[in-house]
Amino acid sequence: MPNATIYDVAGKAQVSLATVSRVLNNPDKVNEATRERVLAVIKELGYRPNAIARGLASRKTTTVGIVLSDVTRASTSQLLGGIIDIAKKYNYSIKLFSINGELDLQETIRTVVSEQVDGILFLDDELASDQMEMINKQFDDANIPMVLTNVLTRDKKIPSVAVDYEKASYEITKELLEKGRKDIYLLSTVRRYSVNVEKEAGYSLAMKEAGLEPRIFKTSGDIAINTPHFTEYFKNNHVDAAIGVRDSIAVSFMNVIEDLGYKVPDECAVVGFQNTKYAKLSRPNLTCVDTPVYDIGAVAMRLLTKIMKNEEIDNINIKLPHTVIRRKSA
Amino acid sequence: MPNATIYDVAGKAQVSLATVSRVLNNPDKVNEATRERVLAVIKELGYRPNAIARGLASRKTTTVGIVLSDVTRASTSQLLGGIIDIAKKYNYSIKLFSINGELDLQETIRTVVSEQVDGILFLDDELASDQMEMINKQFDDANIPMVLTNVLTRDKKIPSVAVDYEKASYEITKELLEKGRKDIYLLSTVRRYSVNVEKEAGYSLAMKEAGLEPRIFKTSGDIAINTPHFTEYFKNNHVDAAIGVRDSIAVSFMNVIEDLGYKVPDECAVVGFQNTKYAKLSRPNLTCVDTPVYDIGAVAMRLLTKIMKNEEIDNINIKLPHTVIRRKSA
DNA sequence: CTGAAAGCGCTTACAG
DNA sequence: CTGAAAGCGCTTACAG
Repeated sequence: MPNATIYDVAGKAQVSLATVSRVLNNPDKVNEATRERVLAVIKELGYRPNAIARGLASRKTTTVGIVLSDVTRASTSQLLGGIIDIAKKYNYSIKLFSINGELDLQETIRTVVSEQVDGILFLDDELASDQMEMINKQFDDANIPMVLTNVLTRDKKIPSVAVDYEKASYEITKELLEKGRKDIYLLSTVRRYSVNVEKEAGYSLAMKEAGLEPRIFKTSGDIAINTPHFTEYFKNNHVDAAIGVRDSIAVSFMNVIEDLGYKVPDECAVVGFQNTKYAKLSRPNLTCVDTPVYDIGAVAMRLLTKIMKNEEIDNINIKLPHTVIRRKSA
Repeated sequence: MPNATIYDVAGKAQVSLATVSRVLNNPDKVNEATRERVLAVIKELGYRPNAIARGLASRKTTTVGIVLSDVTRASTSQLLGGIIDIAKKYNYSIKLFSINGELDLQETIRTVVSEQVDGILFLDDELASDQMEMINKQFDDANIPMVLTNVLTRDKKIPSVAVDYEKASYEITKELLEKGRKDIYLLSTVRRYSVNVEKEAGYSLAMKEAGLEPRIFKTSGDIAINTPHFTEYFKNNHVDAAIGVRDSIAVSFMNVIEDLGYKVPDECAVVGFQNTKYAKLSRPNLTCVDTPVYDIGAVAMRLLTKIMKNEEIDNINIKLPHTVIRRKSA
């Protein structure tokens, strides 16, 4: 019998529906014999509570909303991997919401609220600080907790999980400087991702400390666009090291620079960020900052479960450690 | 005022809640003056119907369930990209369900049913035919339509969207044969993905037609595992062409074979599948079969909306065209 | 065109 | 420990 309801169970087990509900939600509040009788019927009928009805009655949907802008980015799918695994462990369902540009922001926020999720993992890192504040206020008004997942803001009152990208970027730049590199470029994105803004800050700081002018080259993540862009610029401008804000950008640059006659790493060192397959498959293998993106998703989801359950939390702004993977390109 | 309900709107607009509901769901059934008055109040209060309550009352959640096994695979995120865009266009929400191995299969299916989704996009392509049939039966019993998305089965009664991987694989093998290659390997996966089973079939057919023994080398998608695996085998076995069932496997193989002293493409041609960034970033650039994975997701979602709305459908088993992208590796 | 009422399948005080 | 009843916020025949 598909779709047995709580009435079917109650009838067959000779108890009221309140008791069936208790067996499911507060089993210790019901007498053991009754409980086992009910449990037997539940199993026999293959009963599963209707999640929607439960959500309406209890005002808890055990569902978290994931707000993102581009699911095809390598970092997004890694984040989702971590989120999904932990959500499953804690029996939360996952609902996906995508923002298509700024005009769609308000509409999406309102949709998320109307869908009655218990909590939100916010992964869209293309928003300005004032927009983030407004979003936070709206979810706060609707009483829905939110965790920024691999998204950086100044506002430390919003729970967040990320890597200290500024520090990571500072350190890797420093390392290149110490090896005597001077014409060091940061290859960043035209689109303003908050994670990349942090990388720009760390890089710039290290360069300035060394008395050098920061050189941030902004381009697209699309290879068909950044390849000619790199070629045009670097055929006339010297470079002896470059840091890509993403592995794929670093590899794309490395291919261009080799075609321009540079020897990597001797004449030009190249490093990336994230330690994706792009880094492992490139020739030469890419040295990069390994950022634990899967873990960021997992930890963020775990943090959100604690907040939703009103558990004690010592630190709402978690920074996960990064490491440098040294390969052949630097 | 956050969280206004339909009662608030009805009260303020001086109508019954039935009328408010109609304004939202059957606007033409209500008098224009009334409708505009209600609409004004809705806007003023920022009212949005509670999706859960609506779902319970109407027995339609306007939510589709996506069942997958590994969100971090490049093909999965591309599929999701297409799904998300079309779902948004048709105002469907998306719920994600992941299957962690066969033991978890039944549990996940039951969860999906209890969550009351209106339709299912099934992306897990690691299941055997009999398992697929059982799953289809269960969703059928629960009256939930399902579309197989980049998943292949023999059962043509289940709606599906994919590429004709067998044909694609047959053609690319044929092309290599015509160029005089003989020691052609298919680099496949140990894990039994249905899309790869098809590629194996097409490759084998072409080889047999040419009077050659098919050589299917099964390995892991993990570079750290397949690299030593390739090295060990191919240092003693000649190869003059290889087809990777994924771009990343093809690139990994290409790196190994070059380290073993082969010249690509002259001494060994290499081709891949999907036309991901891996193909575009590799040295030499990877020739590959471009499979429109994003489109598969989009078309599958569109097909599902038609089924959910009981629209007329001429073909429930859609095959999207593939193309060969010729680059430097073959 | 509009409203009163029942109902969707649960949970949760409240009594006992 | 258990049950009767109200209620979650909507939709949907049914009348009128």
